[in-house]
Amino acid sequence: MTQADTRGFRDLCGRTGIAVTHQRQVLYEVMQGMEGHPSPEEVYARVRKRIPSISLATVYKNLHLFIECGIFREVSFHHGSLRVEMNDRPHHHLVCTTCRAIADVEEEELGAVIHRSGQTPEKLPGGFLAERFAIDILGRCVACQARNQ
Amino acid sequence: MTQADTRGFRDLCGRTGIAVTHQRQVLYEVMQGMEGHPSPEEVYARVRKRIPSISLATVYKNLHLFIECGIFREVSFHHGSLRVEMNDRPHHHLVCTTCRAIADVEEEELGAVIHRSGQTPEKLPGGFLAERFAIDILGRCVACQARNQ
DNA sequence: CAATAGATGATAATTCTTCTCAAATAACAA
DNA sequence: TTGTTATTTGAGAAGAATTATCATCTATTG
Repeated sequence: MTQADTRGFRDLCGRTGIAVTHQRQVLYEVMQGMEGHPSPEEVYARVRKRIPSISLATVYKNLHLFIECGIFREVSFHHGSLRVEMNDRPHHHLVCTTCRAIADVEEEELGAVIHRSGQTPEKLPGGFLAERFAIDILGRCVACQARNQ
Repeated sequence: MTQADTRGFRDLCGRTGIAVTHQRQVLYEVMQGMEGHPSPEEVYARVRKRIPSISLATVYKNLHLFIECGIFREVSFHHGSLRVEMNDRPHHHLVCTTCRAIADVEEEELGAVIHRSGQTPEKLPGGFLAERFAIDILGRCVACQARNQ
């Protein structure tokens, strides 16, 4: 870790108003060096190489903190549990990043159109065979706006 | 439940190759009558009014079965656990519906463009305040195609 | 109607996440 | 620095969500 990196993290904490702790700093650095979409356990395994005594609870707490502060992002903003939908008309989802409520929007109501070269299914980079699109519009529902949360 | 409904469900089972059981039929009917994105517990609560002895395990098994058969759809096809991403460039996700692997696609690489009236944040139907879009391309990754799963 | 493949119900087990709280550490003012 | 206060940490218990197990029961098929 260079002096510049340390400075960067301290500045980041200053801006977001969180305390600079050793665990937090190492977590941040380790995560910056990871690719893809790691789970808390994967992050924990990596950080333990540098701080063997770190607790999994600390990892969870700081992941949430980093997400709240906008330092990193959560991949799926949906409910933590299985959700099923019966609506078979083409639609997408309004997902509230505060209360996680999900509402449907009809495709035309959304006022957004996806333009693609061909028709699904089609091959995408890496040979991925696309079957359908799902669009989430992330933001804040009226209730949470009113609550000013 | 009308005769037509019963007929419809029997046909559906015939086509998808699953057995017609009382529990399955009631589950199907109850779910058809539900709106939004119910959780297994919510479905369970409703079905228990008609079959008080039904088991939560049966609800779970049949939800998965209905999803597999394409009768209903799962709202979020992501991993069951928290995932974080550090990639801060504009990108979207290729989500494999078989193994649930998630890969990034750069926005331009996707060959899809979202056309909207204004700039985010903007107000959508219902007063929802949109902050950003997340697009999932659902399909099958190369590995799962090769495995012919 | 009998044989059998598949489904169900009850509950144990597992996985993932959050909570609790005493001890340790950081921030701040003097 | 040094003391005071607020925050964070670590360890494990607790909780929530989901899956596994298996004996019993039911649907399917001929």
